[in-house]
Amino acid sequence: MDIPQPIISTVDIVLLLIKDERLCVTLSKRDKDPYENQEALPGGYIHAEEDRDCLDAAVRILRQKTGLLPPYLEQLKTFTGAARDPRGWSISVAYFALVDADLILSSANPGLTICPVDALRRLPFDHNEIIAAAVDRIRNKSQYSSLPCYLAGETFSLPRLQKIYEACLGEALHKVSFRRKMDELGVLEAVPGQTESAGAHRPAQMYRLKSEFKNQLKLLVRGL
Amino acid sequence: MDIPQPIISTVDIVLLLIKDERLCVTLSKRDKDPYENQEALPGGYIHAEEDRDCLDAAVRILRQKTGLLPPYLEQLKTFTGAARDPRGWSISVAYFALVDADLILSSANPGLTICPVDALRRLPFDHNEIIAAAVDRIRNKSQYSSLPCYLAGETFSLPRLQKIYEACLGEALHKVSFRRKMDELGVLEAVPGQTESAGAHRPAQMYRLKSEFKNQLKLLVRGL
DNA sequence: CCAAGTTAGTTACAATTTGCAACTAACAAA
DNA sequence: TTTGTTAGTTGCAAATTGTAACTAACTTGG
Repeated sequence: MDIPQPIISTVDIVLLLIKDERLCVTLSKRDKDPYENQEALPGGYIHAEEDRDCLDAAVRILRQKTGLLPPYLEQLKTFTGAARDPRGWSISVAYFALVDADLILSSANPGLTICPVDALRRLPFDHNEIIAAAVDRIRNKSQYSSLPCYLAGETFSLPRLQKIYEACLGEALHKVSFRRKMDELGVLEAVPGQTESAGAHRPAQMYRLKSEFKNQLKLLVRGL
Repeated sequence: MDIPQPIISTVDIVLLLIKDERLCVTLSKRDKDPYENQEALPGGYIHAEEDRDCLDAAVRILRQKTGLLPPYLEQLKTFTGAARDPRGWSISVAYFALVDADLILSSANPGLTICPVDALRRLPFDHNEIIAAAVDRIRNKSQYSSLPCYLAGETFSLPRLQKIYEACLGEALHKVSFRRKMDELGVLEAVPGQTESAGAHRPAQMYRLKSEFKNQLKLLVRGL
């Protein structure tokens, strides 16, 4: 009675970045059958012979489609069902990745598009829903963690980081509170001597993630 | 080149409850091949013909194995890979469910065991890891949400609810802070006239979830 | 070289939230 | 009616947060 059925198993990736102070998602032109040539989340089949697990598959697909390994990558949520893919009952394990925009723009990828998450048209499959889940996640985690730092480059000024947080949260933040919170999170360190001159005003001190947080998220949640 | 491979697709459920003021997980005796007769998370194959999606499968499996539909059920995380199941490369979409202990104990299920999450022996597959993810999640959400209310019954006193929160969090809470937080969350309402006499002392007021939160989690996260 | 304009960053303080101790309330049992 | 026990409240100190007003450091234009 309990016989496994063939189910399409894929991985999709929501690669977020900041462009023009807006939260954007990376779309890739589909090169195969369903929805060929349409823009969709970068994704692909799980290769049971090749991938040790889904994270492996996500890394492989990211490298294939974008040519980079983002500094932050975690599982987002799994989307399943008979209705989401015209090929039949499918499972898509969605991943959530953050990257500095400069990395992706510099490694000029032809098939890639960067689109603001609040200006998306209707995408194939349930990809709008997947992106919505990713936006939800970054909104939530931006409230109490240093996650958005992975959207900045190696070094960045606090005013720029604040703009990134504001893009993630979709609301303006108060300067003093923001800086206090960053200080208290304790994940940043000033880069000695390095400043950023961005116009006719005082230059900003540059910061970077402390090395122990380079590949790890520090969650600081307040007690009950 | 990109050919889908047959991958075993299953759903596993972490059904949590409070017994003797401890956070416990529901285990089910396996009736089939790998690890037959061993205790493991209740789970089963996804039935592509029958289940519309994984949540559907989770509900079906819950009904089959426990005979109930918990008041809280959400996707937890997906566990994948070649190493986790002796049958081969597998995907398990894990679900996270909460239930009042009285419900499960009263509907006396033969094949079920209730085991404290901090007293588990080595389980089949990667089920220890899945349970750890569930405990992480309830720990996290217990800090800022009313999630543990789903572990209480229809009505409950605040002292009992506090004990439930403490079991979830693994630490003692201060009475006044706890009650203030519950008040501020605004998800509870006193049941008029109803009190609980639990010994030679003042009886406690009974509360219940406001009806608008019966099947929904209210997340209250503090701003940056 | 100095004044004006602009953004970076700090300080000071009020408002709010939290942790904690000490209280009162309501029951059972002796 | 006194005692013990837990329920629930009150009041205040400590910590955190929001906000305005400040100083700092630069560029540009006279």
